[in-house]
Amino acid sequence: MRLVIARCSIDYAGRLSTHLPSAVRLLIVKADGSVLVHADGGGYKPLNWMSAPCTLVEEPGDGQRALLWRVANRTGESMTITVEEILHDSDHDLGLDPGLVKDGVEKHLQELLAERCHVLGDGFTLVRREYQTDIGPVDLLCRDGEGGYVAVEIKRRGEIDGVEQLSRYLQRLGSSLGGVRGVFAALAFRPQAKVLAADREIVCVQLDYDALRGMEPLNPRLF
Amino acid sequence: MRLVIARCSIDYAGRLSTHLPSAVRLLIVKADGSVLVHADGGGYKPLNWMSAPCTLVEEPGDGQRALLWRVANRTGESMTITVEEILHDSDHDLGLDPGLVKDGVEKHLQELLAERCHVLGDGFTLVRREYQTDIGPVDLLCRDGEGGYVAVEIKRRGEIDGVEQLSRYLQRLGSSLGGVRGVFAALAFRPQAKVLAADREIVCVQLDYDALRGMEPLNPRLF
DNA sequence: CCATAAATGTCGATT
DNA sequence: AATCGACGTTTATGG
Repeated sequence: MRLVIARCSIDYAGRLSTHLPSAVRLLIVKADGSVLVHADGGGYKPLNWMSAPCTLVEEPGDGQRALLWRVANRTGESMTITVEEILHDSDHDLGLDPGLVKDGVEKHLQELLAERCHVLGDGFTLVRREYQTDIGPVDLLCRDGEGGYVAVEIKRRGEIDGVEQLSRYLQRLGSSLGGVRGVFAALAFRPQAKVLAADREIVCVQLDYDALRGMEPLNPRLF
Repeated sequence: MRLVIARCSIDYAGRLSTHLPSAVRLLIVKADGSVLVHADGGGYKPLNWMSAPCTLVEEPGDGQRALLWRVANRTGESMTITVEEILHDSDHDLGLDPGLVKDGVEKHLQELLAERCHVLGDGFTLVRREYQTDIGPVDLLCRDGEGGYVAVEIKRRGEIDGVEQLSRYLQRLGSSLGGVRGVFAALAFRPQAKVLAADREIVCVQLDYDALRGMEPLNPRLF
């Protein structure tokens, strides 16, 4: 990894066109060839970047003209860094990163609810996780206390997209299973998602992550 | 901006929990207090980060114990960096960045089409750009050759979300304007978006950006 | 490779 | 603060 602090201006042309006027910035050249341009603030997103695979060609400055870094990829995107002054330049051997271990996302919620689907409604029992339809898998397919089918969509955050997604599943399943209710389960809901769900007769169930984890599974695997 | 190359392990707890085993990484501390952790590859997204506003407290190591960086924000998210070995540590004064100048996105398409809406259909004339409804603005409201209303949704990429969005507008407008057709305009379409649009009797119009720009406006402003 | 859905999404505008 | 839509979304995952 090469770290350069430089006064530079930058032009990007690709999915859109951007220009960065001259200023002092951090330029990162990673081992895989990718280039990041960071300012001294403004979140984790670089001002400009080019992801690997890409090529970096340095055109040396001749005293008069500034140094040019031409970064490009195969799809025709290009980033040109006009380097006017280099204030720092260092190289570092980092080695491979073992990578990030994540915990606690939507899949985990699905696992927990699959074995505790009674929290979604009285007498609910699980038919299948990831019930396949030709427009994608339904998170959970259950039966309610009266034996009717229920399609369950699970999200960390309940937003309008989730209601639309579940609506499509319900329309799709309704014809094959003969009437399916919808339950939208999430840790938190946007108000508009609740409104749309109510409009579509979809029940919203707010989940409590800690309570779910502390709860004994009621549909235990018997082996 | 402080740049540190260090062997470290990192734990984040907040919207989810993550752990990074010990490895050599780049730690960036920006002037606004934000902290980024980068590996030597893998796109522009840091392995871990904490955006401003946040606080960084360094607990000095006592020879035995490693140095601890505790980064936290007001919403209770925390990132703990266990610094085992510092290989590089430098500080740089970058100053304020003048910021990015962007050009050429969806808004530009909307501007072009507003004055060339005949490319969307025979005899189309513009009623209004950003026609307001209580669920959001319709990109373009037009009339077709027979005087019927047409709601136009414009995207760079035509995907299923755009069809859903336009569908909501059509349902909303249908009651007030008495029957509105839908046109979905984009530079490119996903196959499934086309299928869903056809299902909803929405016409998909594929745009040619270069051709649009080269075309004379047919609804010129008369001043 | 295309397609979909998730993301610590982020970011900006607007209410 | 909440919400909505765009993003050079990026990223992971499955066909």
